[in-house]
Amino acid sequence: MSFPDINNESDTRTRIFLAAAELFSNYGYNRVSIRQICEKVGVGKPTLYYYFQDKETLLAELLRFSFSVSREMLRKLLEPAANFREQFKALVGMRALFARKYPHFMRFFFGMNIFTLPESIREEMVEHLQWAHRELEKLFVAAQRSGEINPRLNPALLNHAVLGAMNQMLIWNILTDRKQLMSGNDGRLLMEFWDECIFNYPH
Amino acid sequence: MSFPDINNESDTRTRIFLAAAELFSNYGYNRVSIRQICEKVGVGKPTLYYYFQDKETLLAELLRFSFSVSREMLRKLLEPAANFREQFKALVGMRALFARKYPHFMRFFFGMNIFTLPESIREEMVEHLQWAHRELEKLFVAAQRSGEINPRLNPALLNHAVLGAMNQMLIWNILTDRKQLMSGNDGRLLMEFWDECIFNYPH
Amino acid sequence: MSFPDINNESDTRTRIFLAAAELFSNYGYNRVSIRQICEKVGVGKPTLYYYFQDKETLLAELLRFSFSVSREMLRKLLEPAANFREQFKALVGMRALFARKYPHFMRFFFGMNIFTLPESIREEMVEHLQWAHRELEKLFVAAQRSGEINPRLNPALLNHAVLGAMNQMLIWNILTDRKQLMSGNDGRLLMEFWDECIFNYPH
Amino acid sequence: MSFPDINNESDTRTRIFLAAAELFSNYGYNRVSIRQICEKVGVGKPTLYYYFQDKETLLAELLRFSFSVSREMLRKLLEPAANFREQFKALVGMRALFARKYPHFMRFFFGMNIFTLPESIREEMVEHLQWAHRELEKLFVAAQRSGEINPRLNPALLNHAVLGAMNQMLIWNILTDRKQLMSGNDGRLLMEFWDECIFNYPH
DNA sequence: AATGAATGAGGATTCATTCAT
DNA sequence: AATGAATGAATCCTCATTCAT
Repeated sequence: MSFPDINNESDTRTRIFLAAAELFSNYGYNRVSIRQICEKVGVGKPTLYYYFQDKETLLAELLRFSFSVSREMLRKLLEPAANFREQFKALVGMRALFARKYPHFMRFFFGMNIFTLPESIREEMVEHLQWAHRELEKLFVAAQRSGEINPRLNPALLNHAVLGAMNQMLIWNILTDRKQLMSGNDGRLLMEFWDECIFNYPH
Repeated sequence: MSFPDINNESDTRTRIFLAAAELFSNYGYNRVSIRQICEKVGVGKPTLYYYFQDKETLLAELLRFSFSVSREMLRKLLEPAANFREQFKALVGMRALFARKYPHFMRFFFGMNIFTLPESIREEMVEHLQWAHRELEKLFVAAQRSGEINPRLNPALLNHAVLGAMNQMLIWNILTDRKQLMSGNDGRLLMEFWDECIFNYPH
Repeated sequence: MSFPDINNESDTRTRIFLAAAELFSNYGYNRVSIRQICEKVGVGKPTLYYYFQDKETLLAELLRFSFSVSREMLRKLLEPAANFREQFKALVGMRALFARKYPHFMRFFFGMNIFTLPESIREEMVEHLQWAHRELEKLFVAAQRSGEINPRLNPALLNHAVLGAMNQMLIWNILTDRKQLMSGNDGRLLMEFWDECIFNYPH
Repeated sequence: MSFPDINNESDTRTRIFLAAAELFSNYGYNRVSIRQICEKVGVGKPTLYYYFQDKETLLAELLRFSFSVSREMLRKLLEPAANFREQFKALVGMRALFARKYPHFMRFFFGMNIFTLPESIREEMVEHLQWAHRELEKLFVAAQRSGEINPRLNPALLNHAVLGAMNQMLIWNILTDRKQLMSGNDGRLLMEFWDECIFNYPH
């Protein structure tokens, strides 16, 4: 499987891919029918089946694409850096970037009911999340060792809190129908918050 | 509509209610069929329709029940108290309590794909969440005024972070198949974390 | 079976009877559900079943009631009379009277798809119609013998034409949403028409 | 929408069309289920839905087909002609022809409970009938002007009487289970009747 | 690479009807 | 005389999927 060039709209496979992403993100996997996707793309159902084994495979590839993108982005940001705070800022910013660049996938992710996913896909997702969790934790531990952030904080919890706060904001913005899932100001506020909480700590 | 006495298992209506909650939480609203619910309860489909107008109404009442419970719990904890830290601790504990007392509803909530809910139900849910958000924010602002927590933190973000961290933990525990959605230890770690971050701040 | 006193509205049985007549006439037998009837009357379904064996019986009694009324009316008008034209006029008027007095039953009759009626009921209906046809024919034959109407007309066709014209008018009025199924003027026009056609004939 | 070639029995769409016509005419729209139609044709339910949006659309197309046929027949007969009596005869004959050529549709029409039809379809039907009524009336008026038929007759009533007599005969024949809905002899009798009533009038 | 036609299984919902009370 | 609760069978319709072309 090769990830489609998401901008090559002339490719039928990609058009199906994108249409599915948008529909799934708006109505949820189960509420979207093959027919709807095909109508949106303007092809017959057998055409979809020519490119994707079945509906579940389509979903799986969609998720895998999201993972691969987010993994790629993360990998770069996780490389050892001199200034942890800048690295942290970049990490926070990355989420915002992703939300801005692939809003459908972002909504898609949050809209996705992870507990109802087919087992195999779910496992893949959990694996991806655990990998990200582990990598982030390593980063935090290093920063605590070097004294850049409060060393008394439990790293796992730090992880949850940082990601959780971001996700909560995103959900909130989606729910209250903000146009931008995460604006520049949102990112700044977030950074200020963690500056107070974990960077600027009493020794 | 009156909320069913959730413990009166002899009542057919309640049995349908509970079965639906469990099934929805495990497989998601769309993946659960009326037939499945009825089979679980051991009644015919028309019986379900005798008690609930349709599938959507059943879902709506389920959600409303959850809201009412969580609202009731929150209301008590939001009453003015002398010691903010204890109040905060209780709030954190409440979530754990809810998760322990109504695990199905907790999973149900997290499993629920809010973006695919029928508009009317979604509105109700958003309203409930916004109310909780507002009330919590008031509490934080008061605590900042009295100097109990770091006054430099943005209250809205504080809200997102506190809730987000908890939710992230819960999701993590669900995903990694922890038996307890939020154990006593989890609560303790959480409290320690916020003690460091917002209570024990440099003046 | 005794025909209900159609004006005694305090009697539950009658109320069901009338409600059914109205609903059947508006929506057709098959499109009306027992529930609808009961809701209109304000009783539970078992109550309906207390009075009527089943839906088909209810329909049968409704039709039988209509037959009995129309038979009663006809019988009086068919009695030997001195002036045939007056008798004919009265017959025409009777249809108008019936339409005015029991509009629901009139609509009910025309709305009734006779070919889809249960066999037994249909037979009863056909029998009634054939009896009326025979009786009318006798009347026409007598009038032809006495020279009151054109003796060259085929009596059976005379029958069809007289009834057909009236029915066609009624259907037309129903279709074009006239308030009165057959107004006084309609009756007058009808009479003028037959005066020209069958009474005032060239010897 | 294009009307199916009603004789091309190899076409699935047409086979569904014809089966529906026959079933509807025998049992009425509401009493016929999609399943029955499909079983008669020997296809699965989705096949029917592939060709017809839903049950109501199927009915609508059936009615539209009938209208189009009857309209086509009428149009030819309404063209200005030298001899009105021959034209009238042809009109009467047309009904008989229709009844002979499309017996199912004839029964279908009479069996159809017009008051219970979906609003949109009913409107279409009323429109068609009103058009026919208007056109016929024009014809009668012209014949009265030229003195071919009794000018003292009310044209609208003439219309009702002519159509009504025919319909009444048809219904009678259907009810009494005549094999032929309108035999050659029936037509002849009808013509003789109107000869006496409207053509051969006292000046 | 794409399609028109077809399918079996299952979806939610409503029906007429009947108990026990 | 009336009802609340329950039912089996049927309703229309949509689903994901596949064949032959």
